[in-house]
Amino acid sequence: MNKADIVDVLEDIAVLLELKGENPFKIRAYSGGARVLETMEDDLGEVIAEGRLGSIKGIGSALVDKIETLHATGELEYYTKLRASIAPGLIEMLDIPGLGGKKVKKLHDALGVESIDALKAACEAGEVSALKGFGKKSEEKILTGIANRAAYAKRHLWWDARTVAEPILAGLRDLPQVEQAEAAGSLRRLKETVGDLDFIVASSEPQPVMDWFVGQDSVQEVTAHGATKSSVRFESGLQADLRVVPMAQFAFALHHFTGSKEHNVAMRQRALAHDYSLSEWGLSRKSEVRDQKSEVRDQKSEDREQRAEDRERKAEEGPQLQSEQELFEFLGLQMIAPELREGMGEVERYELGGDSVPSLLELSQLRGVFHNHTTASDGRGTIEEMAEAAEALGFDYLGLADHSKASYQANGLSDARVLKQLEQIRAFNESGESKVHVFSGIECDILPDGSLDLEDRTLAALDYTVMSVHSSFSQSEAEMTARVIRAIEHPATVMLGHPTGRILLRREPYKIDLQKVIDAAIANKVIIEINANPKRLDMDWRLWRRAAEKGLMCAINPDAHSTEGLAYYAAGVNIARKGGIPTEQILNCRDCAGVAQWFAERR
DNA sequence: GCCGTTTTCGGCCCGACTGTTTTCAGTCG
Repeated sequence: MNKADIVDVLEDIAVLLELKGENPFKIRAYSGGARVLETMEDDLGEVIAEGRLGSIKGIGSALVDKIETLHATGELEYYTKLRASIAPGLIEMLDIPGLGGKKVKKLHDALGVESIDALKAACEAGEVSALKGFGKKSEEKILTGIANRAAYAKRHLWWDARTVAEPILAGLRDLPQVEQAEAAGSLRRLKETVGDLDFIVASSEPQPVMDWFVGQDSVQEVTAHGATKSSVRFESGLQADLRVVPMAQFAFALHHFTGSKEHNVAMRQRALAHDYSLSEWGLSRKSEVRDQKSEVRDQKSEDREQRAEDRERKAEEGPQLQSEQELFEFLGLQMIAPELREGMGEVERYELGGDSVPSLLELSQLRGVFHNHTTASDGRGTIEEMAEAAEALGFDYLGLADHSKASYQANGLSDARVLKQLEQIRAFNESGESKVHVFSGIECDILPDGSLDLEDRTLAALDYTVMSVHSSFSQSEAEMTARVIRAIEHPATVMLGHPTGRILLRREPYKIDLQKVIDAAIANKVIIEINANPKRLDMDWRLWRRAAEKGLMCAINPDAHSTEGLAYYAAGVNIARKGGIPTEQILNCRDCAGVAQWFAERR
């Protein structure tokens, strides 16, 4: 069994244990182990062969046994038995807001409910509200959750979520009581998809801010409305949370709610090592926190005002920090950009005085983009229109790469049509009508056997090529990997397009061993693109840091099918930043002559 | 189940909000 499948099994075990009402720390050990394995960059087979698995932090002896068994045999008796002991319908119930492992277990134990349908019937019969620990409101909430579960569980493309978030952020900043406002969460971390929106506001008058937030026209349901936190749901099912804190706590709250969860755990552990406890309210001495905790246990009737006072006292005792940068520095770290806070070793990498970390790509560093379509295949803009749009974006050059003939549905170009378009591009460049230089390319299909869709001499006549898979997605991993590597080894290949073919939230990536593909690309001096279409963002950011360290070159390619589509390059920049790709390894950062030289040397 | 320069046992990141309680458990992030 491969690494990704083992990760899935460990995550599944964590969910099943939750439904069994197991020790939460045991559950965390499994999900933590899954995460460690997922982000491990070494080859799992090698790690096991060298006996190094147990020395990895977060993987103890029990997990070593289970991972090794799964790797060797693809089966695990512990998992098989565990799964057989729990009705599959219970797992689905966890998607209903307000239901966690314990409540689902209770519903199952007390009412024998084993499916969403049965749960719905039990609610309608009033059986749920009669249960201890549940009431009328719980019952109604479950019914609403069931009715809307498709919409509630849905994630959203970063690009779309940003469109919703921007006017809300602007509205918050316009309020007179608001001193500072930011979006946090996965939106701020530039994740490819976003589950919900988080806003952090600094204000000494929270009430009017909260009232404005829950009163927006687009709000369909208010799911929480407290002193420091409110949550709303929009018609689309998208949820948004707002936290209002005093200015002194803003940096801490912004950091906390930007996450990720894993990054926060690493930061808190680091704070503890410095004898501080870190929370969204600030930093306080560890010893003092212990005292306060015992105090809190003594004063059972502590109310909201008391809590607020406690927070203020705590904040006064800890260091006063004005920004996230100061927080990182206080803990001996360089500033970690939000998009890097994924708990993938960044806290260790950004130690002050440690190895230097690459500076992140800026939008303004891009001199042009490759892989765009025109009316010759399935694009909506002509050569002239696309060049004009590129010029408006401040680019020096534009790469055009229409589909090849095997992409029949996209009106792909035959050899003759490619050569005709090449003449048109030459004439356009020679006309001097645009400051933008157009590079002639093609997005050539990689056929199922790994051969290319156009003749060698056609490919050789162009400035550059992008090779992509558009058919036979269901090949085995071995077949697909061999197919793509064969294309990479072809001397005409300059770039590999969208290497997994995934469509976010809609189509799974095809099975392919990307580590082998990356190694082949490096060996053959082939660039792998970041397809910047917000629905693709392929190759994934999680793979880029390691690949770039090994020497892989990158191109940010909007895959624009219209003049407006060129703007997608910004989403590609997000991914390059998340992947920490050094600018020297991004072809778009070179000037026109530098790009021409790369193409010439490659061909 | 994991981990260790106070520890091989006893902790494990921290806090807000809700709903159902009448002092707190569960969920969520």
